[in-house]
Amino acid sequence: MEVRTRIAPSPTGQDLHIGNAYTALINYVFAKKSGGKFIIRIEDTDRTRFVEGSEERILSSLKWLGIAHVEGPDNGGEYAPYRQSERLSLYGEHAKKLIELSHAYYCFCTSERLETMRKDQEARKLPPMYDGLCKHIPKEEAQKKIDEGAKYVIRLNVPEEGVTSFTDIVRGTISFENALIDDQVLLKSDGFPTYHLGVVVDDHLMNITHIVRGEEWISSTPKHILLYQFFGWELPVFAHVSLLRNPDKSKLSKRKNPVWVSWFKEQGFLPEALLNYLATMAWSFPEGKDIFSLEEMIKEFRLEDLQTTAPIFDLEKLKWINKQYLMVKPLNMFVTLASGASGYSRNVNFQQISEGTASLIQPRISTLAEYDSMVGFLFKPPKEYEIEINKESLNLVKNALEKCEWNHLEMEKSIRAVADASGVKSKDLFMTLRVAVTGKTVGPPLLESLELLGKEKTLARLIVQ
RNA sequence: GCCGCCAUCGUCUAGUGGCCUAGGACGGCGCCUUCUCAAGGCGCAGAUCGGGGGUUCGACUCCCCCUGGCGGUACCA
Repeated sequence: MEVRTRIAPSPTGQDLHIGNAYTALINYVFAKKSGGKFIIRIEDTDRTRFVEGSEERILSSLKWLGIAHVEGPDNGGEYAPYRQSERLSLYGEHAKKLIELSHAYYCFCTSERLETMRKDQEARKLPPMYDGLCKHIPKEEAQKKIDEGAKYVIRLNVPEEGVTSFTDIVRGTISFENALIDDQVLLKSDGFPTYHLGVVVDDHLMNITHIVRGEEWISSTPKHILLYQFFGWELPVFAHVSLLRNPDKSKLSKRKNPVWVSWFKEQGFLPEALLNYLATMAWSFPEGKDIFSLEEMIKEFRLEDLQTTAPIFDLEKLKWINKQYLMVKPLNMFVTLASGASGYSRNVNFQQISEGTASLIQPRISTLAEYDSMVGFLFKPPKEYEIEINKESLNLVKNALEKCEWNHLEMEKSIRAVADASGVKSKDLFMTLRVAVTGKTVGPPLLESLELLGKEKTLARLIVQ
């Protein structure tokens, strides 16, 4: 049977969440590894949290990452449509079918009643669950109420006894007591399905064979298992991946960390570096290799080897990985990337980038966005100086440079000669020159930079008040 | 509270009963190189494998309990 995996993002955020990118990567790699298909389905059933334009941005971030889907809302496929809001009638039909089978029931409880019920349960230290008030309303009576225009939802009729369990491919068997599983709402009063009905119906109809998703879903999986059983459908394989965390160990959130893929793009991270880093969060390459490509990962990947502990997202290591990728880029490609052609940082001014400047800073930056602060002095004189400039040294350097042929080897010779003659340390002379020209104490190789800056501009900066 | 998942250096991890007085990577520190900063090379510190019981000739590895962290507990996904 052909392997089919999917991610099902909700268009409720400003962009693709890094956590979604992470599960997308695993789903994609596993599908590729198995010669199967990776698809995207948009779960837009919550109208209250819907964000305009979110779907487009999610899709374009996925594309930027290089995670390609063969079926989805933008490119269609044989199981179209791939947007839940366009599949509404399907969920209604399936919910009705469950009612006929008495595996679901109509519920007319108001949200006010549910709220006071929960408060009461909480006060009595009972697990907050639907109390089943509407469970025993005869079908005819319920139908009559509906015909009279009563608002209703459809709830899952969970067996009161027994145990529901499933085998997670990375965690083994997980069991839940039915008595503790809530009679979950399946169809909301607005006619939209909840996540639980939506995923199960669509995953089955779309022939999804492996459900690889975040561990936040473990506790609702028994509801899904029940649904599969009630419909008489074959169970897919489940694999719950660990959640990415903030440094304080809580679930990765936008309040505490950058989470949007677009942020990483703007910061100058390379998609292959981001993917490489994300991969190491979930899985480790044989022999402990740190840097590996998507293709290499696909070759070696096994679902069973997925990590079970939830990792902390560490920007430092991501930066290091990014640097590894940046350093081995051919110079011309590096220039193209750095000049913002691929839409990197918007607040960076990358004019006049040449292979000369690029070669000076390539091993010195870990993200493309650092380019500007590194070579900005080539385009504009410093406004302030990090340390005070020694006038005497400055004059010595100036004199040396004025009558010097403009290439870094000659310049170095003259400066060292002046140092010897005057007794001032050459190190100090170089530092004085650096600060006068760049304003900073750190930067790319000085003399090579000045060669690029030009004699005239350099000398003009050596006149300091 | 209840249910569930998880538990090796600060961080990411290797490790599937003896190869482990626990290996690698990031970060940190030091040295070499050097016009600064990087890069590169070499080295150092850093985990009594959360705690306690078992099982075993032998546990980081298997079982139980505890503790801790996280997740879920919605007409959100």
